[in-house]
Amino acid sequence: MAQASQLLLTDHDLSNGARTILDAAKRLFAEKGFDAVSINQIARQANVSKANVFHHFSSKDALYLMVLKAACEETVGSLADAHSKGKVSEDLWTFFSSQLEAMLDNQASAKLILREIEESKDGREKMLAEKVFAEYFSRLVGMVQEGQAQGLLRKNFDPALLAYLMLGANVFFFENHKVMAHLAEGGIARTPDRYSRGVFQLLLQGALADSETENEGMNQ
Amino acid sequence: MAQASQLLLTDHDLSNGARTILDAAKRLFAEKGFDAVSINQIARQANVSKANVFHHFSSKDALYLMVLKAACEETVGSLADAHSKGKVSEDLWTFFSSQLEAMLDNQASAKLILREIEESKDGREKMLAEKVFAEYFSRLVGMVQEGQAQGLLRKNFDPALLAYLMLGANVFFFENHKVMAHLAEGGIARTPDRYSRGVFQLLLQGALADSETENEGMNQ
DNA sequence: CGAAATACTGACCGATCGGTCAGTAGCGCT
DNA sequence: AGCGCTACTGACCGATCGGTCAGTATTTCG
Repeated sequence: MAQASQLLLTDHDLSNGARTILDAAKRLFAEKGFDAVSINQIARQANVSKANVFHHFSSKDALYLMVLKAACEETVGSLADAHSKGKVSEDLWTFFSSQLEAMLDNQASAKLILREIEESKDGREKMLAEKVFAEYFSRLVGMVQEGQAQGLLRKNFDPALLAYLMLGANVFFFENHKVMAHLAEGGIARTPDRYSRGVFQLLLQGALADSETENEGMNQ
Repeated sequence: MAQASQLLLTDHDLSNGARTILDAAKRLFAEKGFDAVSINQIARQANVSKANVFHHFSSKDALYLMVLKAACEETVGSLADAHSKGKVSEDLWTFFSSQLEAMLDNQASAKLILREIEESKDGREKMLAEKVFAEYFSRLVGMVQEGQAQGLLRKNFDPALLAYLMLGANVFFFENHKVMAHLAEGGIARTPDRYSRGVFQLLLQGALADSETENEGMNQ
């Protein structure tokens, strides 16, 4: 029973001590970013000596890379199922709302990935994070395309656009709901559930009153 | 003609040397964040000595605060007009598309403000950035409300929700279009103009085919 | 048991951090 | 000229950075 369960993912082969360090590093890196966290802080938070951190991880960059890799695997692993259940509209809603839930459940992982994506430098790390992004995005695009093929959704818009908008709505909520909560008077952003429902309905139905259906504004 | 033009905003009273330093700091802080930038780097980029930086600015934090303050004033100043021109639909479109344009024109300021907003710690700095956010947001909410009052837009959704979605769409595009450009196959995110038009139309019209108008998906 | 391997530590390294200070160069004033 | 003021600099400070190393517990295995 030693090495049967995990084939090539998740919590790897690392020892208890290494896990403790990695968890502490994950918390700190997610909260403050790479440069604002020192090895000393990580060691203190994990109740080990600084030298011990370097015993388990060859460098600060290597540690950060492992943290990010774990976060990516955890995140992408959390959306394994969730497709081709029933009607497209239900699939789309399930995927959309559970994605936001997943981000809020694993805030550290989500923050790490998002932070990595919007950095300007591109190393091996960024590729990792982009993979997760691409996974979410292409799934959404596929669902929208299916919805269009089935006649549920209009065919005269780019499916990638709706996917982009849904992904963006979730990411934007995740990153800014703390701030927006005390801006939006009524409180759309108070609970993720109400937000998800509202956004989803608005995206499907549109904001326009029933009268005019075609072009509006945006002339010129 | 010495001190007539600016009453209480923009480029203050600082000397040429100070401006050079502040500009260099703005570039670096926007690109790499507070902790990843050292005073030495700023001094080098501004072609002055490190001590000179401290001659003009009392500390690294004070310099960062001035950079952020300048970015906020510049940003909020760039949206002074742009409302109550003509039809609400046009106002809304103009505001929406020009906001994205403004962010892309002043990438440094936008990055600084967004970075500050999504930080967890809340000091005086965060208040500054939130003010800018709130300004954009409340303007959008006002326009949507007017659209609803005039009967252009449906009345059965929270105006803050549409405003939230529009603001989020722009922010998300700004932060991720570099990454998404090589994900979205067709290329919605290729040019900000095409993106703006597509998003605006989709938000107004909705994604649903003409048949069913009320509730979709999201049951349970 | 003893030996090899692993987990872990305190002390230390050179480099760099934010910040200080004494002093110089230049400009406008009377 | 001499004074005052600001711009600016090189040298320096203590603290902390990422990282190393020699050595000590602790575990594992024959």
